[in-house]
Amino acid sequence: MTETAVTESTAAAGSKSEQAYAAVKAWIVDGTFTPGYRLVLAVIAKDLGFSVVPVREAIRRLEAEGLVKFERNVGATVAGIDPTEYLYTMQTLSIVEGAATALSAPLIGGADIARARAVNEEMRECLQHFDPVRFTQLNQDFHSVLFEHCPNPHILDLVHRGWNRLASLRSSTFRFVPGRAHDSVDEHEALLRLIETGASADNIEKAARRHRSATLDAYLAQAQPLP
Amino acid sequence: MTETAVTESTAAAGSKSEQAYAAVKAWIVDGTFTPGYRLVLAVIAKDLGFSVVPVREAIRRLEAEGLVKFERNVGATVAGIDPTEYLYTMQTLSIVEGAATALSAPLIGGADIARARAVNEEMRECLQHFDPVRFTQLNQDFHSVLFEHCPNPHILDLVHRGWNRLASLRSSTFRFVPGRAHDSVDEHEALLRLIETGASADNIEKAARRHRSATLDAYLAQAQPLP
DNA sequence: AAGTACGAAATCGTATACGATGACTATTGC
DNA sequence: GCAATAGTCATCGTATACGATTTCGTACTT
Repeated sequence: MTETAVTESTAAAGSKSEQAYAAVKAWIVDGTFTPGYRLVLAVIAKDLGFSVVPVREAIRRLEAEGLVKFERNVGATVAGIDPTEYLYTMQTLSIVEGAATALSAPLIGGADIARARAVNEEMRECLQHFDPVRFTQLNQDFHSVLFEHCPNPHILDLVHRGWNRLASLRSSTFRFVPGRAHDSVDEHEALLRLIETGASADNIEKAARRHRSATLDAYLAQAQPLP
Repeated sequence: MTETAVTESTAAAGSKSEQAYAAVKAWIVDGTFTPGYRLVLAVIAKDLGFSVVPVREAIRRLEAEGLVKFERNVGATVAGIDPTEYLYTMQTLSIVEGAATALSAPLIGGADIARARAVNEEMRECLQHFDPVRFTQLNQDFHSVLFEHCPNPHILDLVHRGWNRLASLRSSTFRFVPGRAHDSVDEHEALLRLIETGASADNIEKAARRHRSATLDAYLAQAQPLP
């Protein structure tokens, strides 16, 4: 799994507007365009070899997803995340990830567990030789394994949307709260145990929620300003 | 509160593309355009007095919200809800409404409770002289009262999105499962009691979830095909 | 020197035009 | 009579063009 935007259900890369959407989204999510970057329609259109109309459509779609801030007659910029927005997003993610995990749990087999555990162990290694970027990527991989059997695509979409929204805070776990990453790995293992042992959906959901909430709480506890 | 689309956070009715978005959305939500209705860009553009470009942008946004089905080089139609889609939407709503209720509960005051209770009593009257349309509207009003203090606008948006998505199934409660509406009113009262008495967030969330799930379950139990 | 007014440049917003694609229909061959 | 095919029509997709709005720099005034 490469470091690209999480694929949504809406595939169909045929039209130029869709290509532009995918391209700009990828640039935002992978960090090529950082928050505050000005997205001038004409420039992007020229870069992509398209005209402005499909590019504009793409940007507006990204605005609806919260990845872009659009001001009438002024222009578009890559959206940042202020503390309030961060709180909203994390809270929402906590809820939808909890639900996604609980719904997926009964469908997760032994092979999936093994795969997730392998990813998690690699995350533990990343803690040794301090590799935040890879850690973050593996973290997403871990949860992707859990969610890939999620029977409700709407909920899965909401999870992906949240992840993309947080993409501008790459390796935030490390940057904001030093000890948090270690706890995170342990929580992953605990979550796998719950799923393995066939714990109740309610317990699994609560554990998954807490896993996300804990990161938010750790941030709120030290009230460190976000970049 | 009139029977219009639930207002989203994205106001700004300035540009024609936004006007077109609001107009078509309203037509879909209030039932002027029923599922399957063909949305020909040129026709809508002419009706609104705009050109096709802003209309196209509006339609694409509605597609992203699931209200419109768009086929490349073919055209757009108002999206229907098949049983699978219904299940996904109701399941997701159950989760986000549960969360929204739990988050809102501590902020709901006595005046809000009284207002909600009045609405609920009026719903009960609607059951007497069989007024499904008004019943559905009041049902939305009831939940709007509960949610108006929701501290997380993202979650509130998801709730509104779900409601709009279900708009094509006007008065579905009556149509699908006769007894369901009575239960619904009772569940509302029970929910108000829980909030009044300061029940735990977990209990309130569970009750709110069940309230939505029950409608889904009732439908699934009789497996009546959706229109 | 600071503030204001004016004008130019940048950028967006949308109308129009035309090419591309798929759907529909009539015709032809069997 | 039916099926395949060609041609026409409807509709979308996007390029281009131009008007509208905002921003920024500059000159002027007090």
